Amino acid sequence: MAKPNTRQRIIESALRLFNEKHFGNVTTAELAADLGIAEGNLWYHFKSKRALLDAIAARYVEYTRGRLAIEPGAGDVLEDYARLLAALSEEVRAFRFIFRDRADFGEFPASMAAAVGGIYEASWAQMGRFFRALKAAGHLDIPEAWIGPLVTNSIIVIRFAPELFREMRLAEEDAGRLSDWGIVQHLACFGDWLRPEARRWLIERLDLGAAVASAAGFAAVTA
Amino acid sequence: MAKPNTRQRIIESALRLFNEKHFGNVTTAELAADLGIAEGNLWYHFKSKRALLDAIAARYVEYTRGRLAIEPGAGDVLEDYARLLAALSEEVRAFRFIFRDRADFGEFPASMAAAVGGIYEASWAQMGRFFRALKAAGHLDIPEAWIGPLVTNSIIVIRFAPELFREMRLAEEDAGRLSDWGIVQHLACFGDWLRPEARRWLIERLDLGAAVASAAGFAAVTA
DNA sequence: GTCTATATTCAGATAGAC
DNA sequence: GTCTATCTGAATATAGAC
Repeated sequence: MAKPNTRQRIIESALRLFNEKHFGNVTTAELAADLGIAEGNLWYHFKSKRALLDAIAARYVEYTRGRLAIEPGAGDVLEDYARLLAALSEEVRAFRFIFRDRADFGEFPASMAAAVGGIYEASWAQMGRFFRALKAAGHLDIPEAWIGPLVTNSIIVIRFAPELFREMRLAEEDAGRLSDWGIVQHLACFGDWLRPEARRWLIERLDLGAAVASAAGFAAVTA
Repeated sequence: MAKPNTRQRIIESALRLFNEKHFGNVTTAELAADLGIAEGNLWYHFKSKRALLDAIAARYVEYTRGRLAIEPGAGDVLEDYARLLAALSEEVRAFRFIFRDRADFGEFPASMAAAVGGIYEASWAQMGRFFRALKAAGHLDIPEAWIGPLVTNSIIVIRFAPELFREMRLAEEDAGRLSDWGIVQHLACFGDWLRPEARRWLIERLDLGAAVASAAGFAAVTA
């Protein structure tokens, strides 16, 4: 990109600031200052703060399309699942404010709201397929009836564990590690149903050692 | 209360509106209109919106004191646990915005921030004691090493499940049922470690039938 | 203790020059 | 495409009468 492409820079800067400080606590003046541009320039690229939010949400929808395309394939299912978990961790990290500040900024435009609603359903179905594939491959000894509730809990934990962790520590943690912690915690949803070797393999493959160490009581399980 | 006690009425009305619409989206004008009093009267009772927030947070701290006093006693441990879960459901329902809008309103005053931090630790320890008591009574067949991770997941699910549920349904659900759904979902954290009779007993004791029916795939487990 | 009227502040947005 | 200058509206808060 030889051209500075201010529009993209605005989106990236806004995304970072919204994640750091809450959507409602980032003023357009602050955003312009962060970018080193005039506030008026912001309104040339986005006709309102809301339009900027919608552009970010569109980027989120696009990111999830890639994540939702990850499926258990013919090869190593555990490797496929690791790729899904890595994508989910990144998704929660990069778009944290979208999950967190939803009650603040109200509804997305109709078209996007439908997409977001569809993402929940698709994510739920995707994880169910992975659980069944892991079961078929002998990594996860889960009764069929439990798959649904476990999928729900996994999604809740991956998405919201970072918020609890941040509050418990009071001080601000490294944002990247927060989403990893959600991935580690979600492994606890399975209990002993997930084979210890599979659990250890995922932790090593995803480089979750630091997150495991900070997860209350988790080290004992993985030892 | 023969006296109308406007101060208490303000707290109650604000708590309800904050829970419904997000702290930052409730104006003092709206709050005054909801109460049928003049906006100026608000400032007589609370010198700032922030002071009102602090008063509500103090009430939350007080509520948790009662909930944290619930312990597994000499009698039926399952009944004690049911009481704890009922108190947690009510806590999440009544003070929902405190959990949800935390990133918006920033830090509480130092004294209260310390209390809130202590509440997490105390809640975590409390639930651990309950899990061990349930195990001792033969209701929960959980390995000791898993208790820590399972406590963490239970707290995450009870607190945040309502937010996911609301988003998945898009339309606004009955707020009371949302927190019940978190209680139902947390039962899935245990998998088969919690004896089916104990699970069924808790569901019946806490009148969670409706929440079970709406929890994806949960009915199959409890059948 | 409650009201009405008014002040302050500032975020979000516009207009128009360059 | 970017800037400076300015406007608007709304939300929080104050002053002082009743």
